[in-house]
Amino acid sequence: MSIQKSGEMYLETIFVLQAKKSGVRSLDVAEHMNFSKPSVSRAMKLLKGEGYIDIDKDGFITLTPEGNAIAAKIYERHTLLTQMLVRLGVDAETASEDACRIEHDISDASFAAIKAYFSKQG
Amino acid sequence: MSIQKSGEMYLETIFVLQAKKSGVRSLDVAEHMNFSKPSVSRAMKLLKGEGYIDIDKDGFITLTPEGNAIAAKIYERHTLLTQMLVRLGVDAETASEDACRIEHDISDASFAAIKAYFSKQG
DNA sequence: AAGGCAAGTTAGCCTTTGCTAACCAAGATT
DNA sequence: AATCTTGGTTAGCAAAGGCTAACTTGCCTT
Repeated sequence: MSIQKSGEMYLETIFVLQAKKSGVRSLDVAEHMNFSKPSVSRAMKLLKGEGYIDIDKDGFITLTPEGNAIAAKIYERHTLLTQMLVRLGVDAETASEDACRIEHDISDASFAAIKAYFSKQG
Repeated sequence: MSIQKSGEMYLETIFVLQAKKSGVRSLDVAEHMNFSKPSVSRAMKLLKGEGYIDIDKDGFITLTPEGNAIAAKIYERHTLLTQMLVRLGVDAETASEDACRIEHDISDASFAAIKAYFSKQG
C-alpha cells in the first residue's frame, strides 16, 4: 500500500531538519516530532524498506529521490496552506497546525486550485 | 476522550439521512457509508454510550442535541468547503471528497476565516 | 580496565476502526 | 407449523501507529 499520513509527516520532518542542520538522525526526528525513540526507529525502518530514505552506518538519514519528492510536495503544501490561512486572518500558529493536517488530505487538483487562486492575488 | 473523526462521519451521515427519510436505522448508515453492519453496529453503540444518539426499541436512530450539534457543524463545513473548492475550479466530486477529509481537521478559527472570506465575495 | 552516556533496537502493549463468520430474533410467507 | 428474510449482535482478526521497559553498542572519561 502507498505511503500513509504518518509516513508523509516523517519525511517532511526529515526534509525540514535537513534544511537546518547537517546530519539528521532518528533522535532528531523524535525530538522534533515529540515522539518516542522506538516509534521513530520503527518508522525509519519502514520508510527505508519502502525506499524513501537511506540510513548510513552511523545512523544518519537522507531522503532518496522518491522520499524527497514526497517531502518537498508536503512541505510546499504546508507552507502555502499556512500562508493562505494567515492571509484570511488566522493566527500563524493555528494556521500552521491546520495546514499540517490538511496537507495530507487534499487532492492534487484542490491544492493546485488553491495555489493558483492565492498566488495570483490574495 | 473526545469524539473522533470516524464518529463525526457517522453523525454527519445520520444527519444527512434524517433529512431525506423518516426513520434512520443502522443498516441505512452502513449502506450509505459502504461499511459492514457490524462496523456500524459497534459505532452506534459507542455513539449511544457517549450520548450523541438515541436508538429506540425498533432500532431507529435519532441524534441527541449534542450529536446534532456536531453533525450540523460538520455538515456545514462539508458544504462550505465543497463550495469553496468548486468556486476555485475543482470538480464537484473531488471537491466533496476533499471536503470530507478537511472538515474533520480544521480548527474553528480557520473555518470561520474561510467562511467569512468566501461568503462576502467570491 | 570500569563505569557512564547516547543512540538505536527489541519486545510487547494499547487504541482505533475497519473486516468476516456466524449467530439471534421477529415478521412475513408458504 | 416451518422456513425465509431482515436487521442487528457477538466474537474475533488485522493494520496503523502511538507508547514503555529494557537491552545493546560504541564511545568517552575517569
